[in-house]
Amino acid sequence: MERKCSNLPFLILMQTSKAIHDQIKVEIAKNKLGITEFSVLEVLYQKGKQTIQQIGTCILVSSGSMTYVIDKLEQRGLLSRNACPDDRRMIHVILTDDGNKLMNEIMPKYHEFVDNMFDTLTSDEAGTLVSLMKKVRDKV
Amino acid sequence: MERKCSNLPFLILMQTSKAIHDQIKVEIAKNKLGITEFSVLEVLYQKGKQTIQQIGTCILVSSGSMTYVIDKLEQRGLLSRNACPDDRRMIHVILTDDGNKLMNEIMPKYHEFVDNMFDTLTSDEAGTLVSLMKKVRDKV
DNA sequence: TTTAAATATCTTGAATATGAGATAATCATA
DNA sequence: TATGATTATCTCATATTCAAGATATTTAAA
Repeated sequence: MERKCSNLPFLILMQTSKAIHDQIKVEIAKNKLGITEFSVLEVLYQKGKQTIQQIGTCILVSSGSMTYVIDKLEQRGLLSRNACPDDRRMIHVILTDDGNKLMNEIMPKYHEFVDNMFDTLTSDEAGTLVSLMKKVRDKV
Repeated sequence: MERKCSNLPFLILMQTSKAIHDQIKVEIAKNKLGITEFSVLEVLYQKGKQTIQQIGTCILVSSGSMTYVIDKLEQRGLLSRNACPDDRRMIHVILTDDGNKLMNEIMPKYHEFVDNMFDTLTSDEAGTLVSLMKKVRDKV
């Protein structure tokens, strides 16, 4: 993931994102969830009923991985698959009561955790960081 | 990896790093290498002889993964394991002539590729981006 | 209607990553 | 010199991810 490299912005960007990713992984693991699993639950929690396709597009995960992760979350009783009557190719996914309950517990702590990671920046600095990264992101 | 989130710096940072990571993955795959494989070769190319431990620490990969990736690169004849006479727990790894030749071809193109991703930023902007990200990285 | 193309999901196999535990060597110190 | 702790590597089981192909459905066109 990380490499020594003559390009400093590149190096620091990759180091920073990995550090953040690793921290979040640890935080989320406390709830016996992987990051992808948590991402699926988060989308459903925020948006309600979604197709597998929609979730996968949203969190940038392939259909093969989606099947795998939805399977596991369904087995744990955190979400359920529901056939869509309009278009039987699609499957709607929704949180179960257990899933909702779990997310109600997790999300406040999670948001606080993420905010804490960036609270070393002033509001101005955060804005600058965002605009500079967007320039890079949109070019790549 | 990516999630909708109320924290904008977090969201953009993770999106940007993933976009870059994906691009590099594609670029490196042209040489029939994974990112971890490439990272190992890069460390050896820059630093010469290294122990497996040193390489793993440098590229932030576990010992289990190191054994696997060194195995594959050794099978392809790009590097070789050499027992260390001073401390027989350690194994020195060096690039073979084939490995060196390959890296001589790859590295100039790779550096150009990385530089291109960031050349939308002025020198000042790059400096600002680096210092802001360092603040976040060092806090996390 | 029939066919072809596009779409949505699932299945399978390969690549990659980790952690736990095994093995073996070295180091520290009593 | 013992012996206990640490270190380096490897092995093994498990987990995650993706790509390619299979299946089934819908849509569009002939």
